[in-house]
Amino acid sequence: MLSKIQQEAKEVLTNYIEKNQLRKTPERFSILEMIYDTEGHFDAEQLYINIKNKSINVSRATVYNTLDVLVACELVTKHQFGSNHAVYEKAYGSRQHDHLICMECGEVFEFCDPRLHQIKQTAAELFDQKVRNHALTLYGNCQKEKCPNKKK
Amino acid sequence: MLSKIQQEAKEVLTNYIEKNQLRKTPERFSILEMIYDTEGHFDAEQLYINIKNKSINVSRATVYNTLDVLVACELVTKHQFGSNHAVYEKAYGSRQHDHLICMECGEVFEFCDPRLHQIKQTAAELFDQKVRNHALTLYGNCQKEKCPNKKK
DNA sequence: CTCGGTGCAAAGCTTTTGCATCCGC
DNA sequence: GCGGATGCAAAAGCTTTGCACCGAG
Repeated sequence: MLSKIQQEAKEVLTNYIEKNQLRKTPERFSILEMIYDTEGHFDAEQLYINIKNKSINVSRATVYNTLDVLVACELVTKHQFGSNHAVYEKAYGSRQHDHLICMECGEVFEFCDPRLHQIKQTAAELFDQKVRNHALTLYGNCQKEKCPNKKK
Repeated sequence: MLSKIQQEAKEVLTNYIEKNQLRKTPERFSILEMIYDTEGHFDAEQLYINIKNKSINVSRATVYNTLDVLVACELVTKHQFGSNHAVYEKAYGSRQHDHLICMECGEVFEFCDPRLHQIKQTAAELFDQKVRNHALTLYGNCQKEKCPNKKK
């Protein structure tokens, strides 16, 4: 059974599809459901594998296409943490947040700072732009004996 | 003839090479010089082409390898604006800054906001990490008839 | 019935890798 | 000379594309 968040996400997608005259294909809703069953970050390939494992027949092309749609309707956020490897996460029902990545072990921390909103406003005024979105990632190193899973 | 900035950048690289027991290969210095002759952002392929055009024989592998070295010694900054396409820019002698990208025309604005430093400090304390670096990119749309070179 | 969306596989693009050679130290 | 660095080309990895087919509206 679907959670409240999942149902609401489904509505958002439905509205977006109707407003933009796209088609309500079962694949799009299967993928959305799969994403909202996933905690934390994931990449396109993992999503593809997870869906295949549920014996749902989708192609990589459809996964990528659908991810674009979901990013466009703001149900999913796309991050470019490393090179050449986009990671995604569900956006609806989650607080907007940014990331701090430990370069020692790769652990990802999430945080939220209201001052960022002020920065966005200031920049928007300065360049006469409407700022729709942002990506802030901090790169750090642990201080102590934490970071149990050091990379190499 | 070399500018003051170029000479200082060269010294930074020399120091880094000596400290880390790397080798002072002519390729590394050619690439550094090429980068410091370049204004604004560039990608690995463009850099490779520019160097080839000066009839200096380097391979892509060396370009990528050297970019890594230059990023490590903080002479060059690497950005992941879009998917699958890293762009770089020289870092030495330039003010630390962040970017606002217009999604209409792709134009890149640069700005600097001291409040970001406070955000970094707060996050560092919160997760007991030492924050070495950050990447902040805002995504916007123009408001008016600016943005002459709209994409499509 | 139309044509947007899909599946599949192949192509595309940036980046990395293997290996023989080269040259800084 | 030793071993890191390079050049070349091939391989890898993520993402996109071409094409025929399917199915939502």
